Amino acid sequence: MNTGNNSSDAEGMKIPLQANPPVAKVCPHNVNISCASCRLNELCLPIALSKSEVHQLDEIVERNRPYKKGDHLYRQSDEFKSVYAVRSGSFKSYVLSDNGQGRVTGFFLPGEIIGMDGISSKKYANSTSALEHSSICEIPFVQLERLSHQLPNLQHHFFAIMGNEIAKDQQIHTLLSSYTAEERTASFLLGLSSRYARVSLSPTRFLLPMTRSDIGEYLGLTVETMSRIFTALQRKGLIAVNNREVELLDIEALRAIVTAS
Amino acid sequence: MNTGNNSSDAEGMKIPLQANPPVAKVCPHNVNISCASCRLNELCLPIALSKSEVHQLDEIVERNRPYKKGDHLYRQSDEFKSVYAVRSGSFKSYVLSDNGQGRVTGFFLPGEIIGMDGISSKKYANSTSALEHSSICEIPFVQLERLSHQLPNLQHHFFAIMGNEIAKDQQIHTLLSSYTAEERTASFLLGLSSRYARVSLSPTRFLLPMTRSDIGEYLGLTVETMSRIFTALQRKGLIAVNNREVELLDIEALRAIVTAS
DNA sequence: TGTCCTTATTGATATAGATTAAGTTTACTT
DNA sequence: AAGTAAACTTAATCTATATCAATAAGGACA
Repeated sequence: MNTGNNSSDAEGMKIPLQANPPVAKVCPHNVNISCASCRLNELCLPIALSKSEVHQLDEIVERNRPYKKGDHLYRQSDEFKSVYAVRSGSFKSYVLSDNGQGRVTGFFLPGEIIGMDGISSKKYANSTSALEHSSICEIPFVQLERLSHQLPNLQHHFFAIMGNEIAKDQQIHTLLSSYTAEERTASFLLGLSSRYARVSLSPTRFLLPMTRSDIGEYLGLTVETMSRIFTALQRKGLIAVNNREVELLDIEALRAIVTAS
Repeated sequence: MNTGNNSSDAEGMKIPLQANPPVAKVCPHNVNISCASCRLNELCLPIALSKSEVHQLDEIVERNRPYKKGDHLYRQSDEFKSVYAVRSGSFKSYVLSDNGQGRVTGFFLPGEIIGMDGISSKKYANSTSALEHSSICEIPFVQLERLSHQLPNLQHHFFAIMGNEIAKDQQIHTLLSSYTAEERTASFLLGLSSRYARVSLSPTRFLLPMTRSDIGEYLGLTVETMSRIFTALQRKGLIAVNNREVELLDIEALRAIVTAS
């Protein structure tokens, strides 16, 4: 309780109330959906599992109540217990530097897995919080390991998920160590685009769930630079931005910017 | 053939010759050492395995002939087949940007695992080459998976190794996105220091196996800046550098530089 | 509906590190 | 041992992005 000044603490007092009832936003935040019937089962953990295997996975997955904007999944140096799959909404991971200001280390969209940085040290290396009203599947890691041992497909797939995370992190390493502000931004937007495409959302029009400041921290740039680059890309006719709404007008040109470096 | 101007290509022509016979440099590069008797078995894959389990691991490990400086373990977009454990010497991973210049994505010292970035896409995402005369244990991934399925300890440990890689990559993300040149350099030296300590080498005096340029590419800085920072740290009395030889004179002060940010 | 607070934009200026340019030292090669 | 190439250092200058400063526009809440 001492760590927290987040809204979930307040919420903690009315545990059984299922929080905001007016979340009748249809299915996306629905708590009682099984892996088998989840629309993300083609990209989340169930991929490559048979029907009966998915059923076994289902049994260890905990479907918590939805998270409100700013609620924390876990905090830096909390004991590692679970990995999480985003069902709907989005999250950011960040660390706080000693001088107090945060640095965003990742964004997570539906179907993506959160928390693997805690596996080896048994403590989470960052804090992660919801960027908007979101829902999550929690997968206790001990049980995931046990089940992976029984299901070679699951073991194989989880190795692949982790390997993918490693490959992605290395791309970001390259991005941060040698790309200009404009190249980083273009690459970031294209990355979001294909991640939205994966979940059958428009790859050319989407809402940014995070602030300019979040993006800046992630890309190693200041908010002011982010803002300037966004307007510059807009002037060039490559994107249209209106507050959190982004439209990619010329994907090829954006790609050319990234490839140039 | 068009990509290559490295010594391993030349070597490729005399395949069966076992390369340099005068490698009688005693044990470190000795090819015929088992996991059970390897001095790295406390930090490499065998950790946490029982005697008989180590024996099973032994059977799938391929101990290739030593690699000469510049020889490649694999190249970017080669088919992923194995992960590699460094037995002696050191390696660097790098990607080439379209304009031709490389960007180093990692350095690997004895006991560390190379190649996990290829697991998900089935292709290596980078090239990796030896920085000096080095030896390697190759672990065919299909067999590692099969054995992990049989040995829960091994599965657990490999998850941990991958999780550790992810956590490390995120630290570098933070480093690159918000640290100054001096902070990055101090952090890099301290990192090397503790990695050498892990393999029972001096944490305060060591030889850098890589060039200034390699370090610069890794830290997102130019060679010139690297050189300047090294001399600056030396003037301040925090380190002593003589070509590739480094001595850390004031670890606490180096830590203070890193923590400041 | 208005007030407050957070987020975003834009401009002016400062600066860390890149770039350019030599020059020097180290280390291969023959 | 000499000759050449690679690696490293140092200095002068330039530039991309940070910093500082001010304003504007949303969005949450009373």
